[in-house]
Amino acid sequence: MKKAVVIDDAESCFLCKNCIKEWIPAILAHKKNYKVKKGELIFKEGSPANGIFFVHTGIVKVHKRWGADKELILRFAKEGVIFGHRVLGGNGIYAISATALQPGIVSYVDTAFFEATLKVNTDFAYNLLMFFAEELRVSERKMRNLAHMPVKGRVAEALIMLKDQFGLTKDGFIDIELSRQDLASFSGATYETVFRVINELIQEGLLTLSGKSIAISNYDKLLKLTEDIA
Amino acid sequence: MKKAVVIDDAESCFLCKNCIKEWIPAILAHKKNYKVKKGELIFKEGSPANGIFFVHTGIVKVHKRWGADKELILRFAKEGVIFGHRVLGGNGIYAISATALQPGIVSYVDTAFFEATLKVNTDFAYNLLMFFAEELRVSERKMRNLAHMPVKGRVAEALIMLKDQFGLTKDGFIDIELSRQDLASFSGATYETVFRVINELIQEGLLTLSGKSIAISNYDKLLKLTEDIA
DNA sequence: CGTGGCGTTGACCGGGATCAAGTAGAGTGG
DNA sequence: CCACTCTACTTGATCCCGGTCAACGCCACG
Repeated sequence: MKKAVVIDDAESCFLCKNCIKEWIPAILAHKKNYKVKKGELIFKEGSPANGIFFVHTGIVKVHKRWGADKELILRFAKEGVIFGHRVLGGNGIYAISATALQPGIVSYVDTAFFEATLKVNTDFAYNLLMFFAEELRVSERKMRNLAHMPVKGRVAEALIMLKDQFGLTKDGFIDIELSRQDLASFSGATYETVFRVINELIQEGLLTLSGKSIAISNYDKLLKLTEDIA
Repeated sequence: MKKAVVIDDAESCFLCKNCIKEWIPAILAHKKNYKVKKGELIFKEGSPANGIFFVHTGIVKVHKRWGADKELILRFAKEGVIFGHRVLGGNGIYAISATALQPGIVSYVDTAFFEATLKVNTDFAYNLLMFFAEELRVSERKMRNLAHMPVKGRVAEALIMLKDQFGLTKDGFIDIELSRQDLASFSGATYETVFRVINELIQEGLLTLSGKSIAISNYDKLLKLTEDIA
């Protein structure tokens, strides 16, 4: 791995907002920060996993490959959120990959220290548990969507999730710079299909474009696409 | 809810195998056992969630609906395993449904007590965390499969998972009684397609049938179907 | 000016969903 | 014991969504 950079974050504890203050020195002692470039692969599925990461600054995509040139983006992680956490109890091999979407800094904690912390710091373990439960709910919804929802609905839901997670710029555009390819991988569809679907949505007045930025112009209709009408 | 039944399980603690002995009386005091019939709905997505379940005996399927008559089976739970655990940190509404596949007994613990236990019983919280991490890994793999893997591979993987989870009868058949409809919902495909695929697999000598029971006659070839050949 | 990457669009096609219809039990009531 | 429903299994025919492939335009960059 590249060499660590030093940043001043004595006040910021990852994930656990109400984590015990006395822990911070220990955490800092065991935490390494790495600068990542845009598009840089942080870790790759299949490679040995010895630790857990947090996003200090920037945006990271967590994804899983299929074949040579297909992938599914599982989630995006922004400032303060953990990733690579599925190494816990695993076989020491990352089951997923992580790539930086923006230049930024990621923090690394080795598994042994992380697990030790969990066993002692109840609040942290509890918060992580809640986080995992939420992740599971999201995963399960996404599974069902991939199995049954048409692409149009999945794109709609992807955009809504991006809006919820990253918010809007002052102009009302979803505040993330995302390639069409990544949007496609996040929706679980191909580049071309997503392209066509977005055009449809613009025709129908649900979306507006400005360059590659996307704005939601009719949230209610977009939301309706994500429901099982039955 | 129906009335609770009394069963003698003073020695058995759910999930957490190495959970502290002193807790057992408290757990028993807060645990209710319910007898369920084959096919009985235990809880339904959208209904208020006040607690967490464990399978005492029997088999339970955890599933999520789409529209009126489609569903995706997320997982099966057998003896000793928790389900409904995603209520943790949720909005008090079940996001999934659970249905008994076999007559059996399920145990119920209300959320408040469960969360209190988590906060105090570190081992239990830690074990649950590991369990969640594993569930996440499985979910993520399943998501990718639904997005990219063809139905044949998904059926193959479903059968392998069933074999791993439920084992084999002395005759070498997968030891679970499962309707074709459920197998289809577990694979994320339709009844008819799964039917055809299974026939193919039999033709190719990978599977053998006996009534509704399925035996894997060529595990290696079946496993190969679940790989991304690239 | 070429050239390579990405956005854009059309044409095609195939996996799998859908529809429909026939068959085989398993009760159930007469 | 037989007719009759009901549900699950089986199979063929058809359709269409969305993946694949290919071509073209555009712009940046060497």
